[in-house]
Amino acid sequence: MKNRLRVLRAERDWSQADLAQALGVSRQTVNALETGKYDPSLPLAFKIADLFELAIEQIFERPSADNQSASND
Amino acid sequence: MKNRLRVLRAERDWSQADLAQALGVSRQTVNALETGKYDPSLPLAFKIADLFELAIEQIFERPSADNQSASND
DNA sequence: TCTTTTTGTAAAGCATGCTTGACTTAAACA
DNA sequence: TGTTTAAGTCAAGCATGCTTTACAAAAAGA
Repeated sequence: MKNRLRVLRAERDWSQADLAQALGVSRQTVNALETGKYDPSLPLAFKIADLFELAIEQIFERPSADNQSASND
Repeated sequence: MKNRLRVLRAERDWSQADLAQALGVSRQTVNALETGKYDPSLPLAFKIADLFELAIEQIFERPSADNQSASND
């Protein structure tokens, strides 16, 4: 799932460490998010959205509709 | 983190199993989300938002700003 | 050039998200 | 009353999110 973190951060001239501190997560987490290693949890996505004063949908790109089934009893 | 899943589901007269199937997750996952056992991943939150044609912010309530620090090198 | 800052990455470990299978209880209904 | 459907929950297990510590390499600045 792609995101605009690197751009939003660059617009503010923040380092990954700066952003990490503002979000209350580690620098490695910010790096992992920017390099697409994994997606944030929903609570962290909310923090990010709040910090940049944007909707979650404006920062994170919808995943490409997966179509995976779960057997469901 | 609270959410409006149970209400949105009730408005459509769906069972937890119906919703689970529409989302491609297990019934237990839907139940856990409704009963507040945990929050969905961001990709699942997007699926939910897409299904109900609402923004994530309209379904999930912002968490109460945690203020936890991470040591950061 | 030398030094500092920033970014990327890795490994180990703990917490959370989600699965399957199974069981219980209550409500709906024949 | 007996049967079925819906909801709640538990346990074990695997996948993902995030931590700390550590190191390497690129970029920025003296």
